[in-house]
Amino acid sequence: MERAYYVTTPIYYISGEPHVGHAYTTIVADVLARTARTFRPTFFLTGTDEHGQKVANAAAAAGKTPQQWCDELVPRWKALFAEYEIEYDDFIRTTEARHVEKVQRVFELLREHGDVYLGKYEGWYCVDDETFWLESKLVDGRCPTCGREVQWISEDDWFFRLSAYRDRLLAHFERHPHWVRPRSVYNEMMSILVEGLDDLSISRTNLEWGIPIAGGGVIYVWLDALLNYITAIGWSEDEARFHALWPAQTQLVGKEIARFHTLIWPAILWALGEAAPELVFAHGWITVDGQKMSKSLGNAVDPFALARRFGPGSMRYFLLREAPFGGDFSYSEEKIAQRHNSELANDLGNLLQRTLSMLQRYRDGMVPSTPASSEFAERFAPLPGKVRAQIFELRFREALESVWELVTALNRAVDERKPWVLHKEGRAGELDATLYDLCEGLRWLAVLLHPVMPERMSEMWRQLGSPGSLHEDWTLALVWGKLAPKTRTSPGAPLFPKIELEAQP
RNA sequence: GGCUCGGUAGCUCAGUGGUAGAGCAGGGGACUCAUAAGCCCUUGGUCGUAGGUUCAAGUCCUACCCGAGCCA
Repeated sequence: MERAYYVTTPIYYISGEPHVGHAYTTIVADVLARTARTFRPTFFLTGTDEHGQKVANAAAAAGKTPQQWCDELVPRWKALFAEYEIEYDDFIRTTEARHVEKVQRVFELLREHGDVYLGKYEGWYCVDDETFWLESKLVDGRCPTCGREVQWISEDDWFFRLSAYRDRLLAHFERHPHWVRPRSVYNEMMSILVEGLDDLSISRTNLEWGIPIAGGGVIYVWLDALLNYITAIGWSEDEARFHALWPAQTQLVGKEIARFHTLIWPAILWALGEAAPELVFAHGWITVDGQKMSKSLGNAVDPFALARRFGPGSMRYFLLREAPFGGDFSYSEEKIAQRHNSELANDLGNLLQRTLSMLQRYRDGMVPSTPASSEFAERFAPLPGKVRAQIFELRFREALESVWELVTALNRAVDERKPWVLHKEGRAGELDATLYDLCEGLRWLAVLLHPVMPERMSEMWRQLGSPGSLHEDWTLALVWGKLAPKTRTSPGAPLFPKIELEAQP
């Protein structure tokens, strides 16, 4: 089987309703997957993390069994992803048999190989974060991360010999200085490695909501969750398929879980005889006035309402365009509206509108014959390759800025060549060449921006007369002059109607 | 306490030791195909502070201040 581009999001912990942060990571993965699909086999995995004490507690508080609770919430995630035009190839739930049985197999293998041992765990545990803490880390006796009460746990648990992998991890980090990005996260993980690693408790004795271990207890929810990336793609079951996909090219995570994915995860994989992922990218948080968006702070925004208000395409564009990918960035409705109005409505939407309007007026809505030459052909020949490279480097802001060079050039060409003058003066050849270039440029834009705004670019494609396939390999599709003459265009409603924000009271 | 990453125009950010940049916002202009959109011109910065290295520092070094974070 041909090696595929395999991209994952974290599986989302369903202790409540999804928020816009969940959509963010998944949109990024979707853009990568949609871009990859145009030229190679691709697999995009997301899903839900359903075990653990926090879920059990939330379910109990709602008077439901944990399984009922999860079954009722999973459709909310799927609805969110549908709302944001996300097309995943698979959605894994950690309660599914295909996951559970493989996690149990993992544990057996670890035991056979001597990578786990039975020990006594005593210490503090934050249920909310599903994380163990040392006494010295607690702040006023509470969880240093979320500020909630921690509970004292004393039980006989299985431990994974994480410390035994410290040297190999260090060597891996030194040999692959770009495998964890951004750099700041790489540095933080390096400093943890330099100081040393403790073994990791990977079972819980006094908890029932989890994957059972022969002899009692359940698998620690974090080990359970990490394994989804391989249980979903046929590990230990379909070697050909598994090795076509693993190791993953890109694993997206929030920066708060970088440690699990860059220290524990590779060690587990090595213990199983598998390779570490090629890239773990830890992105920042969406903030509101500099504070992390979270339910406990009461500043979480309903992502369904945002999609309805601004449109999923504009939201996807905004999330990728507003800040360099990796860092935190501050969100506000004003900023979304400003990007939408200035870049999508004024620059792009209006360019389509004015072009199709002139084509309708001067050429009966039909694309003129291909000009002998175009100033754009040579100038933008490198653009598709540049944009694709920027996307796979996860530099989405730069990729969109690169695309906007074409948007700007086309708008400028309208003003410079003045089609209305060419028409009035009967300079038909020049008018044809100008209108052709504008249509061809718009065709390029629809292709380049389709991964970012699938539905809106499909509509643009329809208005342009659907000139070929929107999913073709860019190296074939984006050849200047490929647009067929006499393509009949179908002007429609504005792609991005302006959004007026009512004055704040 | 140790460490990491930032601090550049009103805002968001680019900037390989060699004359400080872009986009947006602000100001002005010409045009009319268009969602009063687009295009052209333009105001605006002691590059966190203080030293140092260098012919030359936003860029390298040291200390400190501020912000964010990781670890103890």
